[in-house]
Amino acid sequence: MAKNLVIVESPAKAKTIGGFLGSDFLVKSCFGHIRDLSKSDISVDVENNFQPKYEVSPDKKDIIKELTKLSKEAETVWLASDEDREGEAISWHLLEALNLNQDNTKRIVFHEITKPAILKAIDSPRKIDYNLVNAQQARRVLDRIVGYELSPVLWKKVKPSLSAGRVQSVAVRLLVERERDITAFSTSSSFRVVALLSFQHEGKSYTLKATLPRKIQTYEEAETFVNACNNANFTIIDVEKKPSRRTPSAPFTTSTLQQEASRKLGFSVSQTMVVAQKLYEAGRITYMRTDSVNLSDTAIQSAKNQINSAYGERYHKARQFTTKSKGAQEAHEAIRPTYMEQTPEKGDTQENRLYELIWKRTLASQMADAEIEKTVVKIAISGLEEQLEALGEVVIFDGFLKVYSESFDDAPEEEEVSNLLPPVAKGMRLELNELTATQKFSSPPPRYTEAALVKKLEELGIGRPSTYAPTISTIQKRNYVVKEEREGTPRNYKVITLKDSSVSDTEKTEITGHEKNKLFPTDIGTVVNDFLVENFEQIMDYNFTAKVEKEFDEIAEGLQEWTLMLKSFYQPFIKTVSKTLEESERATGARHLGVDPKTGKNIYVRIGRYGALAQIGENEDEEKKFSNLRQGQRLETISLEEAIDLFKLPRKLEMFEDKDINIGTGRFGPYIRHDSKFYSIPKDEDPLEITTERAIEIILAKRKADAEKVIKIFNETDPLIQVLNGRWGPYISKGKENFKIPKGTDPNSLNLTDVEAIIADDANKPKKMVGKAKAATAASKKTKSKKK
DNA sequence: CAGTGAGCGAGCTTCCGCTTGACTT
Repeated sequence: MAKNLVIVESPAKAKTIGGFLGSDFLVKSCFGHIRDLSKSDISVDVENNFQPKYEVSPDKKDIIKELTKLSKEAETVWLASDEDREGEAISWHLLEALNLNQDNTKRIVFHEITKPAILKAIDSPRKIDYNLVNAQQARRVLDRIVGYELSPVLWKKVKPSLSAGRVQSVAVRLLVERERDITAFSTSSSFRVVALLSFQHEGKSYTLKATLPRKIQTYEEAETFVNACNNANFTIIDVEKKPSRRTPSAPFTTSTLQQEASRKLGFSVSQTMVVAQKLYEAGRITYMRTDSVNLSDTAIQSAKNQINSAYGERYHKARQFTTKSKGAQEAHEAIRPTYMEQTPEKGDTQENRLYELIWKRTLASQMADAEIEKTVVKIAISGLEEQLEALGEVVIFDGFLKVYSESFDDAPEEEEVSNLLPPVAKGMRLELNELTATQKFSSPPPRYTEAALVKKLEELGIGRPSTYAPTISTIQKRNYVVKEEREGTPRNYKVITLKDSSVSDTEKTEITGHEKNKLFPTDIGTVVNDFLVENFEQIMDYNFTAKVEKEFDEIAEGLQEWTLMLKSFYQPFIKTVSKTLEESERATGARHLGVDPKTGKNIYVRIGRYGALAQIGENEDEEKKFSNLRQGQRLETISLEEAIDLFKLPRKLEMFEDKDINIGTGRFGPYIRHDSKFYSIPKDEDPLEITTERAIEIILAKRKADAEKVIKIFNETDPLIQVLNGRWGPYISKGKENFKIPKGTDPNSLNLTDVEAIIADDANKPKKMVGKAKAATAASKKTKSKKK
């Protein structure tokens, strides 16, 4: 039986610390918070000083039972939860829930998991800091009040099951407002001049790319400029060299790791956290939910050794970074490899790729600045005042760039700086190969990726490292936001080219506005946001969290009483809630688009029971017509013409084989229905334009494909086994399951034994969790919690 | 691979922040 029981939050941490302390210490984990407000109702007695009603969380019952038993047997209990507001509260909840004795309970803290840090902590225990605990209670209760008062308002005024909260609602607001900025953006264009110039040097020929620093506003002006360059002389009049330096970024926090993993590896924020968790559990990296850029002394030392032996001392520079982010609590270290000596492993797994990113970033943070020489070459054009410029950048000493270079969201579209300039000198005459003036359009502000939204939230001090990924999932789960790819649209641009002393003019096409893995607000997200902004401006203010955080800090310092803080928030807030419930209209996002030319009635769009709809006629009218909006159409941007088009379907064509042909649009897009069978209309065809002849063609083509679908049927089996021709070639179908045919096998030659062998072989392969299986797990969990 | 869109009223939904597994047939 151990004399000492140490309780930490994470089991992986418990294992490590257990190794540092002797056999007199038993180290266990409590798995984070162990008590919380009950989920079933608000569980805060607002009449009685905001007394919270805590209960042991259902999934923590067993661990509390075990910890209670162990604590009874121990001489001393050491509460070693994290050194921040939430951690302090966890210690206090443990004290209460385990019924610990104040006399033999000690509170210790450390923010790095090293043996000296732990031993030092054991040497200097303290008492629980009740001011800090109260700051956490204020945080918890305020979030509960906001969430559990606002959400029911939405159920009544917008739609059941919606949610609102201090963090999620502001996250959605950012997306809604960005979307409006994009819609309102009016693009302008200008012309960018690029010249390719060549010269001879010691018998070799070189090419230099130069640009006009100014952008030319109009087409006419650009044409004049290009013409003026025709037959002009180009001379280098200045070569200026400027030294510059680049400094490595700080080691990773949760937020910067999510951003870089998104940019460099294409991970979603939750994917990053799952992979990082695995690395952490395997002991390969430090804790992955942190807002600190701090590195322990041992980490700095081992990075130094690594750099010196691999690259030489010139590449090393010890650095300690300081956190700039708002509201950081710094209970942990930065995210870094546990052992810098463990160099990245070969193999293209997600874990190896993320580990390599962390390893390189950490190492680079302890490396020397990169020294860069920038060169600006100025080129005069005879007969013109303006000069061309060629920019070059040469890395004189690579320093940290040897291992790591950070990516940025707003990186320039085209590389305007060539790495290495050819050997140029003042006075050189250059030959013009080609000069172009290309029309460039200004771009609207970018849509957020998941990681960019995390970055923004962190800047505003909203949310915590442990909640960034869940918040992003929540707003998608509520369907306030969708992450998707959207196709761009073609756009023409002009190019004026000067070549071989002649000027020509061409029009080219580019695709603009193509988006991939970007967050888009939905109609319901927009309606909810507008409703909340109108009625609860205080909560929706981007500075709300920062303001209450300041008060939480005052509570933590003992300068303010937590229940008084809550009272001054609650009284006006609850008045606004009841006022909104009594006075505000249902929010439907209704817009009046105009008048239907056919009927003369008004056309509206709004949110209905099943999503966005268009409506002809008033709500009170007996005869009104409805239609769903199509995929990609939004309440806010749909035009009258588009809405009118919606009512042109379904339409009836002529009869074929004595049956009607109907054109409609369903969940999967436009379709042809004939004899109660469905035929989808190809993407590039307009369902309003489809003729009877074309419809019959599509029907016959589908029949033919279906007829050729079956290659073989084995009638003697149950369920039926077939070899079929599918969209991606031949495959085997057994009941509802499908199986691949191994490459190089002729599907016509397969007999029943072959096919059964393929099916049996597939069963031996490790099964991946796919969409349906996951959904099933989630559903069963839900049923379980409902029963309770 | 549709068409629903209103209202009655049962019972339900909901927050943020800590931490990881998961009753198996």
